[in-house]
Amino acid sequence: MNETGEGRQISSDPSFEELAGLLAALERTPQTSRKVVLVAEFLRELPAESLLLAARALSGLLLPLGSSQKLKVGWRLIVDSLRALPIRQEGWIEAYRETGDMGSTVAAMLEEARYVPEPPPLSLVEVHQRLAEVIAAGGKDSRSGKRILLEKLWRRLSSIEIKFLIRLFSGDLRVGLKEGLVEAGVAGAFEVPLAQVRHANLLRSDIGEVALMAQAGTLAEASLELLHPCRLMLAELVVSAAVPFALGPHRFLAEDKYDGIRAQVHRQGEEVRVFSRNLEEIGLQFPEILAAARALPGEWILDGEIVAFGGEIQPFFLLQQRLHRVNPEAMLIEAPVAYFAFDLLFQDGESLLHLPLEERRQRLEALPLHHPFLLGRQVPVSTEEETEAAFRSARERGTEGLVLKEPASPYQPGHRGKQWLKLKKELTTLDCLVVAVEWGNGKRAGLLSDYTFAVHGEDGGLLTIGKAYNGLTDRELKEMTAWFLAHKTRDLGWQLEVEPKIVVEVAFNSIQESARHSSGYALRFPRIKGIRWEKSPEEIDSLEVVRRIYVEEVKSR
DNA sequence: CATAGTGCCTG
DNA sequence: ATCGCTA
DNA sequence: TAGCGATAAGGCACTATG
Repeated sequence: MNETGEGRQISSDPSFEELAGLLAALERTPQTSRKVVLVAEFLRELPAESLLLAARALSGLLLPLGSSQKLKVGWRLIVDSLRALPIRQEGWIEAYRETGDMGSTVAAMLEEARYVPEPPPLSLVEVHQRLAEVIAAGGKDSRSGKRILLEKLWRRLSSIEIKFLIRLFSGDLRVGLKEGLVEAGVAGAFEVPLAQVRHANLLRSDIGEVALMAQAGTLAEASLELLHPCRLMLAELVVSAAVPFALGPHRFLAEDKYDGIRAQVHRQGEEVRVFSRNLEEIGLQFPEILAAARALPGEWILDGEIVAFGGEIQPFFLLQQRLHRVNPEAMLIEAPVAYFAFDLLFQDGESLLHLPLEERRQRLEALPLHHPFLLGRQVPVSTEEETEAAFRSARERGTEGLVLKEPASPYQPGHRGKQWLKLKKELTTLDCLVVAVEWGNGKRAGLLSDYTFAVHGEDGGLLTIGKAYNGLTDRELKEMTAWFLAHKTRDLGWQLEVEPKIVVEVAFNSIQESARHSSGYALRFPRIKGIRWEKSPEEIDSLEVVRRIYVEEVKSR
């Protein structure tokens, strides 16, 4: 490789082994600055097609972000196809539990068997072509079709290549580098400003394409384009209405925070596209939005939220029934939706991103929106008291709370910062008992990191109500792991049943009915606020409390 | 016909 | 969403 | 302290499979 950067030499397509070697080096290197240099050196010498694929792969992507193509290979198919290799067939689960990573586990077993792949090595481009075949294998017998293709592919790859390809399948490279540092690598490789790379990527949303633009010297041409998704601007969480005014008086625009699916709607003539937060195209799920967008005049990009709505705002779980349907028309009546527009990013050939929010809002309000397109609610607030009043009325409308926005702020795609502040409902909490725990993955290998918890039933028995994996620090997890191991009542391999002694305070967003847990309810987004050492198992909350919260939840809608 | 596997959405 | 590491 | 990476559940719909 070219350490000095003296002249740019484009070499031939790299082998997949070279990419795997880079990933291994990245995994060993903790310094982000060093990682960026390694990536830059690698990318600098690649021909176009390999550059496109490598930039995506280093970001953990086998396909561009939001691609409608899907690999449809999960861990079952990976494991089944790997069993065709001449390696140990038993003890996989135990080995996996130690590393917490399927890629490392398989690589270790291959090395143990002194596995040698069939030559010659595959290039990155060739591996990608083979994955295209896996994607294309659909319809009847797709499972065995995909399995056979994978078996053939594995036989051509070395242990280190297999290790990282497995990780790419899961979308998680776990080498301490994601898209953000790949952007820096692209900037370093082609000696262009990082800000320019970042800007281009926020607008284009494909790091592979952006790397090609950097190589070709056309980054400056990147712009917001109709029918092409750009990243969404995000809000920072504030814990109370006092925080935004802590430094003195200030004026914000307070918008309702809708509980639905964030969506960017593009209209160019008859062509309408709707993109989700992850840039997936979701328009087909919402034909009434497509039709209504077509009926509106002009060319534009809206930012807003799709919400279950039948005259008033409905809870999120109604919306869930609209998703992933082959025949979305069937649900138009049962689960109607509205689109609350709160921003206008592009209008009639002109990007509005740089305009202050107030001006974008004026233009948005001038659009002749009509149902299911509605204008997101916005009121100005200047004090903590006004904000609290606005918050209460937002909650009464069935929203999650408010987003406070800086009136003069431009729209910064992909940015989460102080220009937008979200203020949400103080969460209810329940005291529950931990009844089972599970082993963690990845860097949580060897830690019991996932707790199943229960409340008291009417007869005094324990009824599970949810599972949570966050809220404790690594240190607490470690201490609790030792405790649970010493107090397990049954070992189910991946899961341990434990003595019901540990009381945890669990925060959650809402309760819904569920067949998954024995209580008949499930908490939405549960997280552990802390361990209640001072509480005894008898003091936990009961099913009756859960029911009361549930009824209030439903009544308030 | 039941269910395992998969992907996608939210926080 | 949260925690923890790096700069 | 900002930025970034790593972790990971529950619910739903749908398809392939035994």
